[in-house]
Amino acid sequence: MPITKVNEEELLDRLTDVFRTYGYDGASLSKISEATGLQRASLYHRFPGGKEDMAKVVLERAGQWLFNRVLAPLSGPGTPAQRIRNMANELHSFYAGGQNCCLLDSLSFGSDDNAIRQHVQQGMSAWVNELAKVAQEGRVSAKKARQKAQDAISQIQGTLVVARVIKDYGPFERMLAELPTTLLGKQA
Amino acid sequence: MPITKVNEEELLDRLTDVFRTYGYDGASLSKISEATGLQRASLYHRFPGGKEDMAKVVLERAGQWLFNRVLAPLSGPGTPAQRIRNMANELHSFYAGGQNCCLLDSLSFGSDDNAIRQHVQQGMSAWVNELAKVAQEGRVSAKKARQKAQDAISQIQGTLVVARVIKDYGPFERMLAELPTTLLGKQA
DNA sequence: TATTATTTACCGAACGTTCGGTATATGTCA
DNA sequence: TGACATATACCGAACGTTCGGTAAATAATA
Repeated sequence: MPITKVNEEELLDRLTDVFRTYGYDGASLSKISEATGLQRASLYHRFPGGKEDMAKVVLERAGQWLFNRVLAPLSGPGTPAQRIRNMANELHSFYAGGQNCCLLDSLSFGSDDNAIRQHVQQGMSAWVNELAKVAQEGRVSAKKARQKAQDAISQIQGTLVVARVIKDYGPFERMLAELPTTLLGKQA
Repeated sequence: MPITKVNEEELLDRLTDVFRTYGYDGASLSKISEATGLQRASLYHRFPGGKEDMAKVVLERAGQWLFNRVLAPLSGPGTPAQRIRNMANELHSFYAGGQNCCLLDSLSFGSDDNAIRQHVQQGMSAWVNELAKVAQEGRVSAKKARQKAQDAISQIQGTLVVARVIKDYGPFERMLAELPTTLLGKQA
């Protein structure tokens, strides 16, 4: 088998960067080609389904990343507050301190029949459900727990938008520090 | 003067819709033409600067809308909490209960040298400053007031992202109800 | 008539995608 | 081991379509 010009991991990293920065429509094959170092035709060899395929794989991978690194600690040992602080640390590196914007945001624009959008929706829904589990350890109703989970996701997304627009990463940092309170309530 | 096929206000309304939904890159001239009922050349008659011109005008108009309807009540009569509740009501209609996403989000993607992005940044910065003024009426330091303002904007943006992705408008509604607390602290 | 809104027709460039072909690795059988 | 078929990874060039944008002509107001 011939040697690959760029290995799978790095290829997906760069692909992710482009989709994150420019969104689905903004991520042209020219930009993708430049960012990955692969010609258009080579990209079609790796992703027979074309651009849509690329976005799906990128989204799937980010979801696994999130699940393994960010959500996994939530089911681990330690008090709920400790586990949430662990998640906050992972989130910090996941979003590069607020400098990386969220694929769930950038890929959620466009028409409703967009093939990518349902994947985005599933991703965020799964995330909410996972956070709601921990929130419920704070001995609140399922409904309240779900609300807290939604609030946490909202704050993550919101601080990332603010970071991207006005380039101030303070809100993102503060939001991570407040995550235990957000998800569990007053008691830390 | 020949009669206009579509008057300025309605033209800008539809234009705003397209940019909101698809972002700058996703808003192709074909989509814009279809949404407005005007041919490409007609659009260039109305906006000599082309697509970038359209986006600027749309952004400028949204900014004025925000300033006149949403931010103005903040300097009006009544207690700070009352004025913030007024703003929340205006925000509710401004974003159609969470169904309209924010131009500051959709137009903030793309490369850094994007001509639109600095307009977006100025818009959000002005918004933060305005909110910080009210927050400071809660007798807190300028720094704390600015943080509260940023938190409020973050929550607005975040709940709108969540609404767009998973089509749940609960977080947006709850966030509006909590705005007085968010901006002023415990005392309402 | 002068001005203005809109249209048709068109432009070069870029879009996502596909094709034909080359070079490098692996598998296999003599 | 050598020779050859197969599979993989890649590229240059082109596909038809759509992009953002323009020029010339028509229609309608003042």
